[in-house]
Amino acid sequence: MAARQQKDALFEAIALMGKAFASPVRLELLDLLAQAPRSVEELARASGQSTANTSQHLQALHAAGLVTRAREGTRVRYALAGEEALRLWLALRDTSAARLAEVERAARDYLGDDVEAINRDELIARLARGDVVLVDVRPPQEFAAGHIDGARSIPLAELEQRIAELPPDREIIAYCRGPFCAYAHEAVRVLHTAGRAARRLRDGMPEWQLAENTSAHDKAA
Amino acid sequence: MAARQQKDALFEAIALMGKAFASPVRLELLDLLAQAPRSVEELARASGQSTANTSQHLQALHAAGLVTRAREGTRVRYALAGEEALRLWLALRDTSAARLAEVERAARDYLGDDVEAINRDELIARLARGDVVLVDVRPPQEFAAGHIDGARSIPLAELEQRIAELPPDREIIAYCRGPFCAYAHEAVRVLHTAGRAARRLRDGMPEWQLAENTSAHDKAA
DNA sequence: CAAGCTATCAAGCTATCTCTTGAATAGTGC
DNA sequence: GCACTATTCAAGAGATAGCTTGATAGCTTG
Repeated sequence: MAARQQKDALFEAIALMGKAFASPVRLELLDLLAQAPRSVEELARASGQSTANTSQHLQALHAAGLVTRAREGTRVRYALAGEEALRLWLALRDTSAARLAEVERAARDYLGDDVEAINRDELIARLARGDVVLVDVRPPQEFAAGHIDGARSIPLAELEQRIAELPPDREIIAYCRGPFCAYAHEAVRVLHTAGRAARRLRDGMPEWQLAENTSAHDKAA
Repeated sequence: MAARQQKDALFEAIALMGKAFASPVRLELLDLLAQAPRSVEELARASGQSTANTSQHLQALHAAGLVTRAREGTRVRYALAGEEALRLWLALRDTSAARLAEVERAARDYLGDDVEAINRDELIARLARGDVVLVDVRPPQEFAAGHIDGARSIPLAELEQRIAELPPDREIIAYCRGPFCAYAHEAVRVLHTAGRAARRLRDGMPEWQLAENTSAHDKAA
């Protein structure tokens, strides 16, 4: 009976996807793709890797079924392969943060002093009351690829110059790529320095969209 | 600014957990631990690895925060580290099955001819009507470590001898470790050969318990 | 079809991972 | 303390993964 061999083959095949999560470079690529599809070169620049190396890692992710690729003229556009891939990456990220002290520590080091956050439900309530201004501080192309309804785009790099655009009498809520992205933290610090009332949204764009899909699905069911 | 280095350190730390999922042996250990806590030796026997090698992989899983260890006299008992670890493993398994043709193929090869399955909701309804008999065909110690309410334990190896114990007028529902475990498939084949009406539950014990916890949580919220 | 750009391939060097083997350690029972 | 068992440690051989470099292939533009 070849049952043992067949079982081994099954775990071997699953491990192909598992291996995709075993490299920090690939995790960063997944994290970037969670915001917006990108070309190899853009990903290489954003992740600080050589083009060739980035290409190789992207091929590994593609073989693992986690990203899709599409030729677009002279470049190749990679994107996350569906909501499942996003869910898996976020689950790994959150579970590692919950269970590994080292992740927690590294996150604190990177994010700097903690900044007050509000959660999804509170933001929805405040938006309904017209109480707050929601600002997306990510790079413009990520905003273009998808953003929270009602947000306005002010990339972090331009925030200091453009503070005057924001109504002085309302609290400002900044959000960015996710709970482990430093942009929103930094944005709130900049706003506080300018004497504005500001907090950050705990979720980033991907978490927000997932929650949206999930609750829509719940309603349908 | 050391932001790049700090970001790298963060992804590096998350990858520590990712690496845990990169080896077929470790995945099989996780799969076994999802059923019941076990000692190193039991795990080594069940997975077909040497004790030393099993111990090393378990230490890797422990460093990744996915399993807990506890001395029990002369042996060491390893267990999955909470529901989070289980969720992550099941998510990886299911996503890989959905997105990688190779996993699907390997699963079909291992499980053999498909056998009709029923889902959670249907089983709950049928159990309420007293319409069916639910049989847990896993090894006894896994049944002891946790089973679906109302199930009776008949390990697959004993099923053929013990068919007479089962009421002849009711349909039999067999379940085992999960959708990729061959026991329930095999049990249904045995029962059919004996002329009994039988189907398998699509979920295994871990999936069932997760669903239970989730719906309990939903009610609470 | 030649030039220019993006992405991939191929080869090679290192570092890391996996499994084996044999020794060491921790706990139990006498 | 001694024998016994379960687990871990330590070292090493072989395979695999990660990154670099230089060459190659696919598109677009003139």
